[in-house]
Amino acid sequence: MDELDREILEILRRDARTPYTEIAKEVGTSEGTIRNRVEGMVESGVIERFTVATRTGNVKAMVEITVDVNVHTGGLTEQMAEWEQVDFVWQVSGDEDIVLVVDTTDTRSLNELIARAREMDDVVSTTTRLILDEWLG
Amino acid sequence: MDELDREILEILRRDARTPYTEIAKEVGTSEGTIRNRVEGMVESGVIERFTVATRTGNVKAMVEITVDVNVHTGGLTEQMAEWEQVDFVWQVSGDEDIVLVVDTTDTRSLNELIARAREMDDVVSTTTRLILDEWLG
DNA sequence: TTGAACGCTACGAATTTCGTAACTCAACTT
DNA sequence: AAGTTGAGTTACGAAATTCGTAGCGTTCAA
Repeated sequence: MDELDREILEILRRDARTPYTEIAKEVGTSEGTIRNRVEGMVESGVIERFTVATRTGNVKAMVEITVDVNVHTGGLTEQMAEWEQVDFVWQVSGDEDIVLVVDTTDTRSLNELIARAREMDDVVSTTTRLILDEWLG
Repeated sequence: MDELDREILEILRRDARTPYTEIAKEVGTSEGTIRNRVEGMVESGVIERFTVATRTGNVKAMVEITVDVNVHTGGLTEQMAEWEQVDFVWQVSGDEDIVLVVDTTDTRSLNELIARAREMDDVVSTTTRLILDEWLG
């Protein structure tokens, strides 16, 4: 993870379909080098995934979850990451312990997801905040 | 946005580099159709961006921001989206008004960002939560 | 029935990615 | 000092993907 890697990441973050040849031109090296670097970052886990950011007109929300003290959240979080509508699962500091970022087709489906979370044994409470609008950095 | 579009999005969300030809095979249509659909979704804004999810060892955090009542947040949010370390800016319901999702190289740089937010006229208070761990859906 | 609009398919051309071999340079060994 | 190793970079032809575009089929309205 040197400066070149960071430059490449910055370009990919804005547009992950930028061809290696064009990235190479932009940062002043060759296609092969970019390819090696990107493959290396995928290999090492620095790049977790190539993905799309969407604005489907769906209902997006943050669901903040509090769990029992002394519960190991590892199992919970991995389970929640499997749920259909979940984009991110974050373990966070602060009053709540887990934040889900979800993208659902409608409020009914959001409600079902919340219900599912509340049914889990170690979940003490949930707070939901609708994401009313979104900008990308 | 029909069922086919949703299937395509689901595949792209898992791996945005899946070739059109392969998506076509998976959903049972042709490369051209996939291309048309994807281009259409980019055009219409359903797909906002092709991007990479990273795990750089950086400090990630949610910065929750409260602004003065009756302030139109539009200008604020767009300005914040321009800041280097900001991945998302969300306008949300609930106690706070704006949530920034940020990815910084270290806590010092996170602190600078928070300071910058607090200096803005309409910002009343900020609460920061570190993202300790992250899973992708 | 006709014609227009729309989405899907087909196919050759352009572009990108991929596999691989050679090269460079710094660090380490003898 | 000369030789060796290894990571990173460059170069180039082959394979795969994307792109431009023309044609086909279906639906809907006149």
